[in-house]
Amino acid sequence: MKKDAKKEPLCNSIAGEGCGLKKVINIVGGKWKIMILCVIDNNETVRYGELSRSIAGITNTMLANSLKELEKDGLVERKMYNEMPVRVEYTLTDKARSLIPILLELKKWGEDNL
Amino acid sequence: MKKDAKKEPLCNSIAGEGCGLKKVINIVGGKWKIMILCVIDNNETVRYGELSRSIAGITNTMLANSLKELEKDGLVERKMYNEMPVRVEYTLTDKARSLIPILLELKKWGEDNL
DNA sequence: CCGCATCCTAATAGATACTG
DNA sequence: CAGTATCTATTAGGATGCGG
Repeated sequence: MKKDAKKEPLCNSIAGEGCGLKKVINIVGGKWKIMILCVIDNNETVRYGELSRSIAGITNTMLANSLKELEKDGLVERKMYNEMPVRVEYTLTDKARSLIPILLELKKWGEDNL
Repeated sequence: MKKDAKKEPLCNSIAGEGCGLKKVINIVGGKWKIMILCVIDNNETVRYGELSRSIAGITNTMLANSLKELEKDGLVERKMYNEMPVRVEYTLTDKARSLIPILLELKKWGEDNL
């Protein structure tokens, strides 16, 4: 008989660095990341200006920075077309799409419990 | 025939306030919350001093503040015993326990994708 | 149109010392 | 033992203007 089912801990590492959970929270944390992912997810592919107009209150600084981080973290793909004037389009990566369902669970939990 | 399955959006509100997902991320965000929840979850019930010793680098300021917030948000329960010296024990609430499985999914995603 | 550079403010986190 | 109080440092976020 087992006395206690061995539980998976939330964090593996002693100080939290290197913990997969903390990593995820860090990359989607920030003030605008979720909103940005949301708008791209709703539209499949979105231009920079459309993002800017869709997200109330965001500044160019924050939008550009957040997009760059999301791209670096592999959640967002950036495609630039050298037309005149230039056109830049953002889409979610497969990686990001695989994350969405989990975030939706989290969202539901929040709605039910907060 | 339906052209497009209606998708649940990540955020409902236009500026993100009131969005269940952002609320969750806010209450477990911060620098230490996950670690604290982890230690309590691993031990069922934990004293303040044990938390302090278990979490490398945390200060009293941050530990006390974080615990107070987690308690306010209904994730952690605080029980104080008026012995001498005093003993204070922290446990997870049912609410918090229902959140853990989702956080573990997120953790697994992070380990697989980051 | 799509950003970047700079400067500035606000929010978070940490150090240290002290108390019921 | 289990915290507070105060002060400082660090980081995140915002405003504004310029550039390819």
